[in-house]
Amino acid sequence: MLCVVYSPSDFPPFAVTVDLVVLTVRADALCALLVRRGEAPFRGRWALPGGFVQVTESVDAAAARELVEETGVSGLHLEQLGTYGEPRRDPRMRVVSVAYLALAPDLPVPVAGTDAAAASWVPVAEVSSLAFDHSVILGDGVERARAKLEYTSLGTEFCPAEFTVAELRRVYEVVWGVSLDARNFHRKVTGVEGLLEATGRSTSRDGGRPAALYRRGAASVLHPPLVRGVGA
Amino acid sequence: MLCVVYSPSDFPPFAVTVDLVVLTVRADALCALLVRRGEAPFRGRWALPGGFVQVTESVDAAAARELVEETGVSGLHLEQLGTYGEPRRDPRMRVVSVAYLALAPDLPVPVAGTDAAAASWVPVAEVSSLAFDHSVILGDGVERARAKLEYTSLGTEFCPAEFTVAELRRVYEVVWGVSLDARNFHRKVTGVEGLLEATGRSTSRDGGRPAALYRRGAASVLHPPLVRGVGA
DNA sequence: CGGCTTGTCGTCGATCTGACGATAAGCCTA
DNA sequence: TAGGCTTATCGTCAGATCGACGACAAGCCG
Repeated sequence: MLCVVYSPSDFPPFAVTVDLVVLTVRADALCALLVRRGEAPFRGRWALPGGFVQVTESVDAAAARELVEETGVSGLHLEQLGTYGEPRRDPRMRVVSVAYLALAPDLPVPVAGTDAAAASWVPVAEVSSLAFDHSVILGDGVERARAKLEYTSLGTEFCPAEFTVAELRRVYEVVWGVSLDARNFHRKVTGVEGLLEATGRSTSRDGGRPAALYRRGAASVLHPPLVRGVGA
Repeated sequence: MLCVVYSPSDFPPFAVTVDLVVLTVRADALCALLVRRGEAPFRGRWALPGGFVQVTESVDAAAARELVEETGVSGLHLEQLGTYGEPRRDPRMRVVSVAYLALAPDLPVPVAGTDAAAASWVPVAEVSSLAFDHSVILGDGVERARAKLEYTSLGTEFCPAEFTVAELRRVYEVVWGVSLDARNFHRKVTGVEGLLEATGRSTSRDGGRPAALYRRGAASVLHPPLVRGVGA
């Protein structure tokens, strides 16, 4: 149907890319997946993984494809974070970038993609200036993750398939940067309908008394929300 | 700096547009600003206002510009809703559209823009199939507005500069489609720090006992949130 | 076996919530 | 002008929830 010709002034040419903010919790720190750029511009600088949207795929599909290409993992929660379209954000040409947020459990160290010199998990607290406007995008992604932990079950996305209440609590503590009362957290989290699903098994991988193992439940919105209160 | 030439397969050409979900509360109904398309495709069908992003402006600026062009009002709250990029969402060519959400007080009937046959406020409950994927976008916008009313002060954006507690309550009732207890709502809303700012004046435009007039306060996030509970 | 670690259950007072009674303060009509 | 209607605002009360924290359970390690 691409048959009608329009004036170029009505349809200025844009390139559309996707950028991925992939977060995980490892070694008691909130980490982002970053790649070191192998090409100009910003060669050698850290950047968010991402790439161009192809003409035949949807923007969402492009994000999922890039995520698999960069992390080797599929099936992660992936949501749109926002679109960044300042005229000069890419020095080469007019590029509009759609950013996505993904939360991952502690994955093995990622493999560098085709056009990246290196890929690794970097604690967000240690991230300095990234290529393009990626520092802004990363900041928005972290803030979105913090906010959504409060009223959705997204925290479980940071955990492996089976996890203990304490592991989930550490996710909240790391992402929010607070310390939470273990007993109140346990009461609250096990009291939310549909958030956790007991497996019947338990583990003592954290030392101390064995803890019950849970799976993610069906609930996605939390009523009432876990409030980001002060801890002990 | 648009000096480097790249392969067209790496930079497929896209058109980028903005679409606006402009909501208001009038006559006890949640209404959206719609335009009747004056040109193909979808000529004669209702659609969201919007237009093409120019090369020299940012995407956010394009949204603000279109909002002024379509409503004649500036200074409204405007936030990104999401980006819609299915390959065939526009039959003419590959178009990626960035949708924005704006909340407006009860404005005068809008004037039709240059390329629209008509513009008017339509109750969202009566909206049938819109052009392109605009029905989906409108639905997402309404859902976003509903959700944000719960934990932000966004409800006041639907009200004029000075408003009564009852007017704000009616916004919540209309947007959520529930009925709220006037006394509890009053207690809660006046108890939230920074949400309302007393003007000292009062009005009896709603009949009955005169009500105090308030201005929007500085608070934007509500702690604790107004929960979307059941009413009477 | 006794100490250490971590997990889980319970208690308690402060706070918040929703349901609803009571009163205030305007307008309208007779 | 009084009584009735409307809407606004304040108060009360029982139940739910919250954070602080005590108590105990159940593993490991020496």
